[in-house]
Amino acid sequence: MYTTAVNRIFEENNLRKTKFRKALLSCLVNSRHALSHVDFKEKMGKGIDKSTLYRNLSAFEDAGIIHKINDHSGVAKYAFGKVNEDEGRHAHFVCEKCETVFCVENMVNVPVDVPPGFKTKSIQTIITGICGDC
Amino acid sequence: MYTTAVNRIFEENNLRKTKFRKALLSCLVNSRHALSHVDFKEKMGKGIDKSTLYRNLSAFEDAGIIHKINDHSGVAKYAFGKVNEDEGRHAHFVCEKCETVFCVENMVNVPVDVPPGFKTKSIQTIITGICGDC
DNA sequence: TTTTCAAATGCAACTTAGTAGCATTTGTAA
DNA sequence: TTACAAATGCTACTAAGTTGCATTTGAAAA
Repeated sequence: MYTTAVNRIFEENNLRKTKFRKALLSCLVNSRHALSHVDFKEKMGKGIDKSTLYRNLSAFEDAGIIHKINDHSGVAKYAFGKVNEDEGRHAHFVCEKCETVFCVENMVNVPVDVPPGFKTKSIQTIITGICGDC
Repeated sequence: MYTTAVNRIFEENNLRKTKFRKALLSCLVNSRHALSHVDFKEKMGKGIDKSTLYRNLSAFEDAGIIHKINDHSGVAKYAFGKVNEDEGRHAHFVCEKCETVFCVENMVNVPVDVPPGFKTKSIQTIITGICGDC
């Protein structure tokens, strides 16, 4: 994806274009799988500030640009795209071996029979298995 | 559930019956929703040792007595029952307001169309919404 | 172009979930 | 009742994520 596309995302969401944000969003846009803070350090340089990182990840998430995934590892991972947009049609695949998290589209989720009085707003699915690289 | 039932679970899984384990498993068995380490402190007493807590939760999980749930909060929660047993038929409902996690049975999950080369082993679903108490 | 100022960065210090090592205690099988 | 592995409960640690604040920077207005 080109710089212009990343810039347009910032404009559409009223986010100031900073060096850090451009680098961060580029990482997310260009990654096949979800990224943890360790992954961001590898891609953006060890020296990046973690406060700035987490603050921007939260900002992107609030804006609906990215979404957060909490798998069994306990470490949060982030991926490009708003998960609620395609509610129930988006799943996350966690590889048992390499622990990589991939987004899986075209998930078919049958409406869930929640207990009486409960109101469903969104559905997230985590699939565990072995990925194509392992 | 009676003490005898809890004891039988330990026997079936070759786990030694200790005071701590009985208290811990009783908590899990008697709870309508999934418990975090903070919840265990509230139920078992502030003074409980967290090493022992986590070690036993892992042991129970390994034995398939309980399962771990990682929701958006980032704090692990635990619930009675083996999740893989009823693979795809078990979901977790996270309340947006009170953040309580409930297990939802009878979930119907349609097999997912994962990318070629990927092998699905288990499916976990997290439903977000408003619970019956809120 | 320069000024202005809120917003973003980067640093240090902190909080909290979860882990590891090790001496002491306890469950259970002999 | 003894013996010993396994479990407990300390302390100390690691690592994820947050907060406060002084400094810097983006962009809108002059």
